[in-house]
Amino acid sequence: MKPLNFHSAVRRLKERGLKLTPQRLEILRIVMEAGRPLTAREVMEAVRATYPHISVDTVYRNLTVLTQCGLVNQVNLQNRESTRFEYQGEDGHHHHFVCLACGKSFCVEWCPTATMHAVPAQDPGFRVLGHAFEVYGYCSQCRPAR
Amino acid sequence: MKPLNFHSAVRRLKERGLKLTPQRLEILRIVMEAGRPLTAREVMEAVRATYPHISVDTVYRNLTVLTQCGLVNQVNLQNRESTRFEYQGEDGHHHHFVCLACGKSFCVEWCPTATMHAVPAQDPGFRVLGHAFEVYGYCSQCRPAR
DNA sequence: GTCGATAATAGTAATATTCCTTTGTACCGC
DNA sequence: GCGGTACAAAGGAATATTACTATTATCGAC
Repeated sequence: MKPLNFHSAVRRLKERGLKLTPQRLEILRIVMEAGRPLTAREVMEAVRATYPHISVDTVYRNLTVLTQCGLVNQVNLQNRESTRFEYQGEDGHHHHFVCLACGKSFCVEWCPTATMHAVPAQDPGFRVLGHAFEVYGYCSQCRPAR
Repeated sequence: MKPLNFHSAVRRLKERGLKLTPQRLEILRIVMEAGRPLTAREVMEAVRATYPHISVDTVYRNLTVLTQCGLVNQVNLQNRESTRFEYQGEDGHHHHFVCLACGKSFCVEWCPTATMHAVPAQDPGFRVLGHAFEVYGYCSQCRPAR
């Protein structure tokens, strides 16, 4: 399962004229296999197992590059925690309920797929790659607080 | 128009037991009247006109507090730019098309309001305050690039 | 396989954001 | 109005993120 997705992800990188450096591929692999949103620090520590001298900028830059390819999503938790990066795959889905108090998140079952095919009126040529849908509020444990 | 919204926003702060400090109210006012997403730096520079000695942490902390009240939304641009903060008002809507290449954004006409009333299966007590819906891709100008 | 063009990396400097501690102040009760 | 209490602010230290530059490596053409 993993190799298949990895292959198509790499193809997408090539299609955009991006070079397939070993560091970049390792970062991609780590995010893909994590199965949960990782902080940049977590990614870096994981990469250092293989590339001890990788620079922080390389990690951040590649996470940005992968984001711009639609392979990775930058999760918006609406709090002061570090940004987290999550693999998106081909479909590019990402939906959550996020508690504004404790930061816990749950999956959103329903998905507004219809708009995937929509385009902004201001730019009919806009090419949709993916989308994010997040609902904010308070989970039952945090309801009475603040 | 502004005073009305401002009043209800302040009421929401009081309801949560938050103190109405002049710095906090000034930050709220600035974000409300901006009419566009501001960076923390922009907010701070604007506040300094009135409170020259305000600390950066105060600005960030209050933007987080306002976010946790559902009054402000932290815009997720999926790039390396600084996070931006935008007034959300009572309805808490926020929808955009975002170009992954140049960062330009357009409004999404359609809105998945239906899910506003949904709850996560894992936590039926979740209380929804607002939501964000963003579609990522490439605008017509950036299509051939990369 | 070698070469050249071009992009990516490492390392470091600069900036942005968060954390922490002390001091100040809003707000509740009297 | 006058404390007392708990939250908030300022200031500075620590961390996270981005910018920049010289060097290295990918990749396509031969």
